[in-house]
Amino acid sequence: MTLIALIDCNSFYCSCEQVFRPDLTNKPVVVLSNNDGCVIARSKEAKDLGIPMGAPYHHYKKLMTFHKVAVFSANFPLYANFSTRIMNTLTQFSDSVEVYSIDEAFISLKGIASDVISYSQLLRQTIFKWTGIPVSIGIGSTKVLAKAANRFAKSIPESNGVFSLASSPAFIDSALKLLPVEDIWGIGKQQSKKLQQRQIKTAFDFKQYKNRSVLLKYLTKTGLQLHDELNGKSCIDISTTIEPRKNIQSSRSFKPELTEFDDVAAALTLFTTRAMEKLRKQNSLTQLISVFIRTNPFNNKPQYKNGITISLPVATNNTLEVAHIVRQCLSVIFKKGIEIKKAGIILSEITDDTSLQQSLFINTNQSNLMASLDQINKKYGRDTIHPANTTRFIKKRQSPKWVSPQYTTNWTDILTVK
DNA sequence: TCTGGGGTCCTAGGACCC
DNA sequence: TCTGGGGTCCTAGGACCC
Repeated sequence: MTLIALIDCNSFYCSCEQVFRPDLTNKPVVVLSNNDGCVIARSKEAKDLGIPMGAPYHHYKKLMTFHKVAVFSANFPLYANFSTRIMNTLTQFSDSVEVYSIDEAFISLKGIASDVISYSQLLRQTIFKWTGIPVSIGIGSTKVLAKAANRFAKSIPESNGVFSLASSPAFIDSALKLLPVEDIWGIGKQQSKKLQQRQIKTAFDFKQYKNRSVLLKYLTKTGLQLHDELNGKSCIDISTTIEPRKNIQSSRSFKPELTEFDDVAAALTLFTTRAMEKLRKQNSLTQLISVFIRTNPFNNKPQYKNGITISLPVATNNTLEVAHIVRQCLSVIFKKGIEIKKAGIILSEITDDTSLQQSLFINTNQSNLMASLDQINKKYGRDTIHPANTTRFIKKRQSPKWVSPQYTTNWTDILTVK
């Protein structure tokens, strides 16, 4: 039986910040979202203070000040760089690595001759030595079991960061009895409610449940898959190839809200630039463009929410072309006098760009222009060249308050060792 | 005064066709 | 007055994930 390990970085964004701030080791640390709006990562000590995930910063400002919590604005280039280094480390320990998210990966333990727990301990120590990031490792015969094991690796200090659910059936069952059904990977709030109503309260109850037609009816076929995986029957394979995205979205909240058409248009042009860069990076074309705007749902002012989707006659990867369409879309849904809190665009109907190369109608100049643009921005930094009207947005944007230096991705921010 | 951003998959139901 | 049955395709929205 091939075993699967799930490697999950502990409080990832906080841990990245702590690497360069040893004075913050074992201290409460939080990382805030865009506009310093809400908490998106908490160190263990911050969790213990009762600061929930997604908490609005201003609700917890007092508590954090009182407990001297270290606050950071998100520094995604830094986190992405750490992530790459960790994932590279994993490839030295397994032939099949699936990067599941910025801070998680599944690896196959196939062919590991030694005891998988000591092997995982070695992996854990290596990652810490090479990157300074602590990880937890869960082992199981399926992804769902590896995920569950990872929870125990995190919550049981004696496990020393590695926990295996690949042992005797009796041991697995006794562990699953301790796992609330809502903590199963893939069971969210709605589905756990449905399960609780049927007296299915733990992962063990769920595993033992026999009526598959009920599961299909209320939890759809993904529910059945989870059930199989909990029973040790693998349904979700490790996928080592990186599939191109089927949708690419770029959106932001604004602080303060925007009311002028030109400001929103400038922001949307910038989002279009970002999304189209991603699109070209994965060698794709898009043929369906969506634009949306909305007011702040948390205040009592008049609400407005609207979106529009436009299908293009020919798929494209040209920023200028799409930016033009996005602006036209905005003029359809924009309403004078409303305060726009969030806006964004979504690219979909994404296809491979080889079809463009073969097209007789290809505009070679435009395609070269996009390639040059990407090269220059890669070499000299993001937004070195950008559509003129985005400047208006970039200049007006408030910069986050507590962003750490670009320790690993910017020469001027590299630490000096004395 | 202040509440993130970016994905995937699944299903129900409408439109359309023969 | 009676008013089929079955199939496909598409899309919006729900639920989940990090």
